[in-house]
Amino acid sequence: MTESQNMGIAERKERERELKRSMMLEAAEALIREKGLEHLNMDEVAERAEVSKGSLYQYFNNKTDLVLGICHKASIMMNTMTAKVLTEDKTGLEMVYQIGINYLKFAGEHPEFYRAMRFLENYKDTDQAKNSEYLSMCGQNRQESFRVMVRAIQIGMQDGSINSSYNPEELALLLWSTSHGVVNMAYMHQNAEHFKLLDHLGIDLETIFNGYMKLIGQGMEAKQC
Amino acid sequence: MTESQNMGIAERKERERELKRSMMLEAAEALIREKGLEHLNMDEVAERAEVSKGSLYQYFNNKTDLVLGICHKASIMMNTMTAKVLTEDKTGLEMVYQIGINYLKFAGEHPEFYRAMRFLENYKDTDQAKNSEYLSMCGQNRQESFRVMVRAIQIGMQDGSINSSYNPEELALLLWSTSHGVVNMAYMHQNAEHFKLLDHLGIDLETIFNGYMKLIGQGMEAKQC
DNA sequence: CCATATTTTGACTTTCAGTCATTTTTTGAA
DNA sequence: TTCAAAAAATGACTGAAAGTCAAAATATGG
Repeated sequence: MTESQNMGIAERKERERELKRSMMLEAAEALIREKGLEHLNMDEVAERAEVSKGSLYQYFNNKTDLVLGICHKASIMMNTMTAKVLTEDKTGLEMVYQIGINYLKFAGEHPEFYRAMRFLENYKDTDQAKNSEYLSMCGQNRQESFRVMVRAIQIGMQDGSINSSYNPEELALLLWSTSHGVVNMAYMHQNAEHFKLLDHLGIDLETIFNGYMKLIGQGMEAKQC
Repeated sequence: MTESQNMGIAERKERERELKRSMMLEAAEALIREKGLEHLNMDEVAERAEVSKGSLYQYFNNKTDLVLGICHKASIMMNTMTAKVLTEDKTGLEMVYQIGINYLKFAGEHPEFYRAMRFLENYKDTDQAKNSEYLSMCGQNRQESFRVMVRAIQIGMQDGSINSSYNPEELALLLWSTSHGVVNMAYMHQNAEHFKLLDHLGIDLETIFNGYMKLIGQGMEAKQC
């Protein structure tokens, strides 16, 4: 057998491995969608993915790692969406707005991914998550999206749509955290009957987000006074 | 035995019951502080509280209910703090700021309570939480704090410190969610090594929050242009 | 076709939430 | 003080679900 044949097999195996991993993740995603993350259980994932439990554990360190695998997928999707905004013909401020709206829509359309991403926040470092490759990859992706946000702000400062008296990174951090807060609230209002602050106000997601952008937008805008 | 004696005993029993309940909660809080919520386990809570596991379950429906008990304590503390702000000699805008800072400090000083409160967000209604009295009491308290926020905004609109073109409730909702986002980010930066967006920026909590208030404050202020 | 390496399997172990029959303590009347 | 009934406390037990591992099945390469 030649070396190239060897390589071919190795590559095919790697492909097959990735495919199987991906099937397992999809099984878990479906179960989260159907029953909620809190009822996810490894036996069911195995059954749904049509593999044995043992196989599952050959592809993921543990349950947390599996969920982190979903986070990772989600973070890639988010990254792709976010990066694309930079290429659009928009002012920096509009880009910032678009990034936020995308995030909001993402959470609305893929609650299972959003849920998995939030799960990540609930684990201290000292945990099982520690040995997860996914964790660090998620971190990198988050970092990358954050840099895009910083970039959008810098563009805005150049084109005059954003007040350049701010430190771009600090501003990005604030936009990041406030928009996460808003999206989270929107998600909770949709998905958790308890936790509603305003039952009566028929809150539609985009309206809320527009309110948010209006509020925060004035603080960001270059002053015209 | 007279009826008043009967009442006395009933009252004493109730007091004792509350005391024991409170001891159990404190045991759980200590364990959360020491090992993190994710490692909380009922056998250890029982041991720490010097009662049997069975007793624990006589006071709390289940583990979730126990954590909700901590949430409830936390929500009372928050409520008290928040309500007090309204009595201070401040403009509405300053009150809003103070409420936010209080929340930030609360999360920093009582991570175990903050952690428990966030836990609450991670459970869908369909869960064990459903039969918990604590859940609805937490909801009421949250609602109450929210009303205080609305009130502060209304005061601000009266005294001219807050732009009265907003709907007070909508504005309160936005302040609520954005400040939660900021506090959460601050908490994560402090307590989770992963999840840092800005390692290099030596972020101090108050600075961040001041940045937030500056940003959002401009959108809230009555226009002077 | 066989020997070796890789992958899959599911029965087993462990951990922990939650239960419940039994024991202990408290109550209130005789 | 005594005793029966009620209330509370106990911890051994059950069940569910995470995680393991020796054995079986499959793939590889000579």
